[in-house]
Amino acid sequence: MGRPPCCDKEGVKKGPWTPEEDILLVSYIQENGPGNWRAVPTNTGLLRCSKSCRLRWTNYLRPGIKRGNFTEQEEKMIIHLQALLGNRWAAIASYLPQRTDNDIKNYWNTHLKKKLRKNESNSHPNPQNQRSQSSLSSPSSPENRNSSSRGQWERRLQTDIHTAKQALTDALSSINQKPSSNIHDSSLSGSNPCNNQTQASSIYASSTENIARLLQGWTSKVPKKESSSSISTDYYSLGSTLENDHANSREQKPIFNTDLLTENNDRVFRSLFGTIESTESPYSDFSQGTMSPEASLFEQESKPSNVGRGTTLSIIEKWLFEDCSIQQCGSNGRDEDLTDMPLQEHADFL
DNA sequence: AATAATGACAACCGCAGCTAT
DNA sequence: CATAGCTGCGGTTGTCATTAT
Repeated sequence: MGRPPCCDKEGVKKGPWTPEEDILLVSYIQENGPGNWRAVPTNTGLLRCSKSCRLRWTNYLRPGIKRGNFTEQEEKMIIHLQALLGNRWAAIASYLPQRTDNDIKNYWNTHLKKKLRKNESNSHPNPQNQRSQSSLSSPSSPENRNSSSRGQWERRLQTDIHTAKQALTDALSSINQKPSSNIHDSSLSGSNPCNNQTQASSIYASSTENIARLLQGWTSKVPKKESSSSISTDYYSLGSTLENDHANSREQKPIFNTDLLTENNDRVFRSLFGTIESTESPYSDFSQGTMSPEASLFEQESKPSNVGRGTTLSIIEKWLFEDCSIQQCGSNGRDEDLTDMPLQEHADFL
């Protein structure tokens, strides 16, 4: 026998989440921590399946998510990681800690794919350069492997990997140089990071974004080491300094601006948490420097894949630098022969 | 002004691997 | 060990907003 069934298919609600549902979910996770999704619909009264709850949390409500406005650096990383890893969006997302796999996937499908195709067609107007199509889908896909000889494919893969590593090196060094670059700037700034694109987004969208901000307020409550000038607005920081810094580097002020809430949300919030005064949030204890177990749970879970945390970036950096040094000392200069550099073309136009 | 086409993104579906029973 | 549910992932669809006609 297996486990009991996850959720009834009957009476399960579908479609967009309402602010009320978001708040129910958030408040439940705040109390119980993420995980055990099977129990969530039952315990919250949400008429959603566990899968939907998990998805809503990981793609939208989870703290530390940055939305919209992909930076050039992020674009480059996505392009090269896609070339390196194929359509493994979760793996790619693990290198962009503020982005969800869904977000990256959408961005790839709606922006980057077109951009690359356009670029390809500009630089290779003749129809025999059909490889651009296949390289856009996945360089490691079986059909690509079949379409060229094994030797050619392996050579290209080597090249692609090398180029991707180079791009990652560039990206990482640039991140290290500019720790407060625009990758980090929007989450707590109070401005809508999606403003350019979604100026006309619905009240609902902005409310849920506010919920995410609220969560950020709940979970970013670590005592300030110094009344720091630098507002590190990032939930995570990239690079090797993350482990030491990220607990101290976050803006502390809890965001409980009830003006941001719709009247409806406000009502639900008040029913859930009582009256919210501007100077005193129901979670004001957090801001006094004591992180609740739930908050640390958020911290641990907020990026589910452990691949994506700073430690891994350090590993990657190590990997990159080791590889670079090998190539520098190295011997055969094998790359010189590899003139077929599709990835470089992709990077150049950015 | 009305309608169609397109874009952007949230959410769903189905599959595969893992794991509890 | 076998079975069936849980979870995560990638592909796809649905919906709403914007732009073009």
